[in-house]
Amino acid sequence: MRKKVEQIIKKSISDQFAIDIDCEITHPPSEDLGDYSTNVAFLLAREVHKSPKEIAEEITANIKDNKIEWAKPVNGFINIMLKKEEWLNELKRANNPNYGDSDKKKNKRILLEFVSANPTGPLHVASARAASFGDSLASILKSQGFDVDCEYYIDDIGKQVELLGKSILSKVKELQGEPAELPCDGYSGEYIEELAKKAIKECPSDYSSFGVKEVLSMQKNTLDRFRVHFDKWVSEKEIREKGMVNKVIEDLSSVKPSPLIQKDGALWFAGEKRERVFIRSDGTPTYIVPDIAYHLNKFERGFEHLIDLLGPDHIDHIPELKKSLALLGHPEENLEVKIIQWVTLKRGDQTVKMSKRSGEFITIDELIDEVGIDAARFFFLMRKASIPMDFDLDLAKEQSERNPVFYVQYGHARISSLLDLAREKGYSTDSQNNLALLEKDEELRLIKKIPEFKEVLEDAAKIREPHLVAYYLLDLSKIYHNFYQGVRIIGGEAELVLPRLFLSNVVRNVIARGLSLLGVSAPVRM
RNA sequence: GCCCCUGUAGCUCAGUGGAUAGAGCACCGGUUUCCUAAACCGGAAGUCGUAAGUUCGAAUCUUACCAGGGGUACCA
Repeated sequence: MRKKVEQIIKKSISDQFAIDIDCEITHPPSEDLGDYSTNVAFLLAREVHKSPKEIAEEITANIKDNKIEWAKPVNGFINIMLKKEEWLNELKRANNPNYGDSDKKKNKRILLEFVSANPTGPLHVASARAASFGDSLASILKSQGFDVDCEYYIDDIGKQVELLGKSILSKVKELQGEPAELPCDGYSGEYIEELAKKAIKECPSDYSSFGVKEVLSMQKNTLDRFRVHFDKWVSEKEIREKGMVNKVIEDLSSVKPSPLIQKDGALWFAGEKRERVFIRSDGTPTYIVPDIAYHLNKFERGFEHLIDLLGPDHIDHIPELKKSLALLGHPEENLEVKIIQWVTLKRGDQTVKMSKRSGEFITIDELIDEVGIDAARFFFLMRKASIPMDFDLDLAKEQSERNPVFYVQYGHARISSLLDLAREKGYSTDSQNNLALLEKDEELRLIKKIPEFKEVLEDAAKIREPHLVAYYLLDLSKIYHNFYQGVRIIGGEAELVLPRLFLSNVVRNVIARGLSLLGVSAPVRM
């Protein structure tokens, strides 16, 4: 519907002023100002040397389109009310489980990388946020016609991995009654003991790769359970073994002028603001070099646009990563980095202390056990990525009206049960009869809210923020509950039973689709 | 010191250059012989951290400052 209004406005402007302009179509602040609103008159003012007020008046006076009920200028804004018939036609189109999906294919292959946690321990809550976010963003982008692959990068080589091996070995010795010392900054926690017990049975030749293999399979199970899907898991070790790291250094050296500098026995990269070590004096590359290699590999595999969801601890590397890729022929705008801020767990007012070293941290599995998958995912997705969030465990598991996830799910369950009852009584739930009789405020508000789902999905895909969907669903549910409370459906006015059931059915589809894009279940009964 | 994030109602947060800044919770009052009350309706609640700047227009962009959090390894 927004697109239709945009076309109408654009056409009207090109007819009157012979100008092609990008116009923004929004919803006016109050319903009685109309369905849609645009600011084009302000934007045109400079071009055509007239006041916005005059322009708005001219446009509204000459606008001609049979979809429009009226168009009015208000202080330079142009407000538009569409004909009810248009809304009803859209409502009919919305009776479709994939309503909201874009039918236009975007010819761009996107690679979305997220979580990519070290394979040295169970995934914890920060990864849960990234996992929820990435998985949902991928679904939203796909719904809008993007070709998206999700990838997980495994840091299966390096000091942390060695440390994992040593930590397991030390635990093995301890369990066998031999003198053992936990390496300093080594890993501890229950999982190390379990891995050690398993190692005793299997006698691996290499404790590090044994540990990585086991931890990775734990992480995969957790992510499966959390309904998070990856198309591919990429091993850093393999990237190194294929010589891709050396290739990066070679290629960067042949850039003129070369950004690489030999200093203090190490090889440094000269960034814009600072220098950073790429090859240590012992000859091993730092984290960032294989990361550059990995990103190049993504481009080589045919992905045109890369999105990385990173934790705030990786911010420091972004400039060098982008700069290196740019020097090697991939413009900075082809890599989009989104920071997913940390999560602080709370129980009411109390902060839950987390420390990886001591092994005291809440894992995704513990989180799922405590609050459930739906509440966990919905809570993470109610916040935009850039804000450090507090996650209140008490509220998330509270089964009450204070908990937003239940509010939306309850809406779905309520409608499902209503539709079941209607079918039992022999009513059709997708009959298009008498839709034009819907005219109460509660009904019209609902009819006009449904097409907004499309707009919300477009916007969420554009700014890469699933929280817009969560907020929309809360809004839609509220409007539905208000409608439900305000009118009697089965047993109400006879000629309105079918249209109200139809409307309810469409709302149910939209809620179910929205929840599925967030990875949250839509229960039929609660 | 430098870098990043945040600052909007009592609390948690929407608002990604537009109109009188919104919602949930909490608080106060009301609604059920009736399809799910996990619901609905009404009320009260604001120096958008501060100050300048850009703009026809700023919570939104720029700069400086204040406050809170995080980072600042030849770890990842």
